[in-house]
Amino acid sequence: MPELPDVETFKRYIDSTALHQKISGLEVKDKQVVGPVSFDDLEQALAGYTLERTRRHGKYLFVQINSGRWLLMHFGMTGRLKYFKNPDTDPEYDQLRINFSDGYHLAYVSPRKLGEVSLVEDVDEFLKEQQLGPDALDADFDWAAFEEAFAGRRGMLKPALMNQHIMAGVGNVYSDEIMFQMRLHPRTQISALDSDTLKEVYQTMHRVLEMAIDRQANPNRFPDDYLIPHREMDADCPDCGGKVDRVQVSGRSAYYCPSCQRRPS
DNA sequence: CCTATAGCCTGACGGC
DNA sequence: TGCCGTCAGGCTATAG
Repeated sequence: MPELPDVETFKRYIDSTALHQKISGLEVKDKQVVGPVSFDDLEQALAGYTLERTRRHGKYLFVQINSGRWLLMHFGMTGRLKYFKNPDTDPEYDQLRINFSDGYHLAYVSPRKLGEVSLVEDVDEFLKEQQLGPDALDADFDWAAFEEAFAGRRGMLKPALMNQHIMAGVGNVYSDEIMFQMRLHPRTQISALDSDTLKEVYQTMHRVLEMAIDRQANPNRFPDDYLIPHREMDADCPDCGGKVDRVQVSGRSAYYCPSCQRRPS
């Protein structure tokens, strides 16, 4: 779930639910998702305070506490958020729960526990330490910046789109969609693309990510000509009616249509 | 620099 | 039903 459009959707979810309410406490089911800070540190940083605003960079979500510090959330492969009041609707696999004085709860749900909840003092400093690239949708990350980051690189386009040090936010699923929209084979080398094509990649990336945010990252609402709702073995290609196939690209499964996305010669 | 591999964790699903 | 293999939307460390 959690690539840029999903995390942006989580951000808006928090914006519309959990801000400006006093936090009464914190509960954990599994401390593994907390860190590198301790649970006690996290609870002390939150209890009695309020959440004031959110900021997203790539797949990271930051929520500012009214002390000035930031709650960091990363969702791994399976993380999500759920805001609820009735304990009966307590979601399964909620590893961490923030309780509010008005009786509501914000759950960080993560079945595979590959995500992380932590604290940071300074977001920009954190991004620098992590050596994260610019957010894929940042206004400053325009075509010129994209070209600078990608043109002339060796290697394949898809792994580069997913490389968070080059650009933050795109993962396996949305890189597949960008490749499909461009009708490029998943193993296409960057060196095989001319400048105009690379510019189309940039524009396609914007179109795909913005569309997904607009539809709350819910594939059921995606346009008919998108691959993502058909992204499984032997599904029908939304364009040619061929069958979707899978290849390994830098250790991940890339789904694509072999007849629409020809292997470069 | 770039790629492949393994590992972190655990659940869902299909086949027998 | 139970067991087993495969797969899974992230990221890091390591080796070639």
